[in-house]
Amino acid sequence: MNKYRTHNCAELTKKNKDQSIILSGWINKKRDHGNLLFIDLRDNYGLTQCVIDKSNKFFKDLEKIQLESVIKIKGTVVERSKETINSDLKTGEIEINIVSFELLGTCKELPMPIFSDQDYAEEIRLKYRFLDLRRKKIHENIILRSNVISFIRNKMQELDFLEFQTPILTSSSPEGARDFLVPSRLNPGKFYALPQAPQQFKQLVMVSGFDKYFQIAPCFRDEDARADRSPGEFYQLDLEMSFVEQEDIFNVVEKLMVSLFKKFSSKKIINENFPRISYEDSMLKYGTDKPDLRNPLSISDLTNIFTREDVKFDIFKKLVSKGSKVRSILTKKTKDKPRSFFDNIDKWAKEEGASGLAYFTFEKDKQITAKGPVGKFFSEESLKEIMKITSAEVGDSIFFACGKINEVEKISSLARDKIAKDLNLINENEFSFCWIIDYPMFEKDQITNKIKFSHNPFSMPQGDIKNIDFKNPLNIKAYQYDIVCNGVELSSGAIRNHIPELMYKLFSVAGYDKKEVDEKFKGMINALSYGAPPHGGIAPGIDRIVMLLANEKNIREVTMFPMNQNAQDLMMNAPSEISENQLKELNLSLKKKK
RNA sequence: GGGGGUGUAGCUCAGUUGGUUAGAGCGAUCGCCUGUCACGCGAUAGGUCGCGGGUUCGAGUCCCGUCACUCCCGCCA
Repeated sequence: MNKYRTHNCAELTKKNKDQSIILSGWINKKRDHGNLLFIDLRDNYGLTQCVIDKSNKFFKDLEKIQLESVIKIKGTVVERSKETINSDLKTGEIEINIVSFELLGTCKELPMPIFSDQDYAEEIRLKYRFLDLRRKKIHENIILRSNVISFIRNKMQELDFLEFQTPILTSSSPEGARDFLVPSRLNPGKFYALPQAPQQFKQLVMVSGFDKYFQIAPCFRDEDARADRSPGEFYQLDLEMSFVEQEDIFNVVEKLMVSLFKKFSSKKIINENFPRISYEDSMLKYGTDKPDLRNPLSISDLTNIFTREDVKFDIFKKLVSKGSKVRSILTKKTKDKPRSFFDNIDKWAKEEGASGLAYFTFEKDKQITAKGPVGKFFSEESLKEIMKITSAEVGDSIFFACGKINEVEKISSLARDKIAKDLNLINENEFSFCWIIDYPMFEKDQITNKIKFSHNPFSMPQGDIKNIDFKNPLNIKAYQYDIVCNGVELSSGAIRNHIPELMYKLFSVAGYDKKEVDEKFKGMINALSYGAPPHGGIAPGIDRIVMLLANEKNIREVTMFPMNQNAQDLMMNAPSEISENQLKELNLSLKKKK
């Protein structure tokens, strides 16, 4: 017991009847009846109703105190009469008869209401984040986040993982995202970089013989924000294991995710053994490598249909003859949907920057026909072929898009989500996890046409190491995998390449010579040549996991002190200008603004 | 870097075809009210309609520019 409180605002019940107690907290709400005043006192734990009437000398003072002021109340616990019990409150069976009070912290007029479910402007919320965080919903989200992190820590320790910290000031790496840079005072003209992830360090931890590592790791990437992507910084459950194959990583992560999601959500997990989908299949069937498997719709390739003589849809035929692809989405039993349903989706696609979506519905009178604006261009034979490819039946409809492969993948993926949403096909009470596997090691840069790493340059290529087909690098697959839940990419990982000679070869395919690799990845390559164990790992994103568990669409709702979209902290005023002196010490000068 | 949305009182929002003095709810201040739990009732204060320019007899409303916030594309191995 201390001078501020004997109990918190959630723990008093009728068992405490007649006790003298002290509570401290914020004034959540006042209900002033003139000669009788109710005060809802709030702290982290809950609410307790306190009462005072005009016979008490403190009445007048208490009546005037601003909401959200912090006060200490001395009083007695009183059982409420039956008709005044509030069953919504944990403490609803009792109230506090106020004997005296003390003002601990005054409060100015509030820039926004605390006790309200109303949404208000992000700018104000971020500027007054300390007030925003008092609100129930976000307060609970942040507590959830804390509990999730504790749970993960315990679980990882149970599984014999060791938690280590790795440096925050490290070196810039040429691959991947833009680095945040920190000038070095002691080394003029040189810069540290904040880690985009502790990738190289965790591999070094394995080379150092620690076997299993994890860290709730801050990661820094200087890229533009999205609703599910904080600008600047975010957290990963970074983990790495020695002497493992892909399956070993999958086992650990599946166990962790299933126990975590079961513990913190009542939603159903569809497959506790997460299905594995190859990158190639995922791109074809879902148009993306982060499919929402709650969505039953799937995409088919109809490109060949548009090479047939008996299909007269010339716009698509012309595009196909020039190398474009046609992808379709089938919707079941939609023949009675109004014209507006189809046209809205076409209109939506145009707004998304596509050339629109063609559609028709399969009908049968004497023969199979296609009903819809472009239906007349298809012969019965071609329609039968389409039905075979897409497993369509009479009464189903089909949407299709034509374009360059990556364009058509993108729009069909978006359309798959959009149509499912319009048809209400997604069960919001499920979690559907999957692994995306067999990522290609390399890809062609769209602009420069050069071969580059498609994901992590340190991933192990698949197949017999002695017989890797370096002449056709685009065919090389990697032991590289992503975990996806409800269309949200939670993490990516890989079995690492621990063989320096192989590393040099792969880097040379991406246009780095030996000298360059030695320069840029000195620590890494050097370490791998002193007896490195085969190893691999993964790094699930903490923020996104909490988003899924809290059922939030925006990452700021699960981040205590987030920055806005322009990577500014409106509360702390970061980034800010620095003094001439600081610049001088760092050996920096700023370009003059034009 | 590009596209969309939003911007009116401290907060959330309404504001018709361009037309008199720009409204409501919450909050604030003052008054009344002894059983509320979104307490109730009455009154008062509170506005550079984001900012700048233009069209017009007249602009919150129309046009051009610009800024801020947000969503998306690019980007994020």
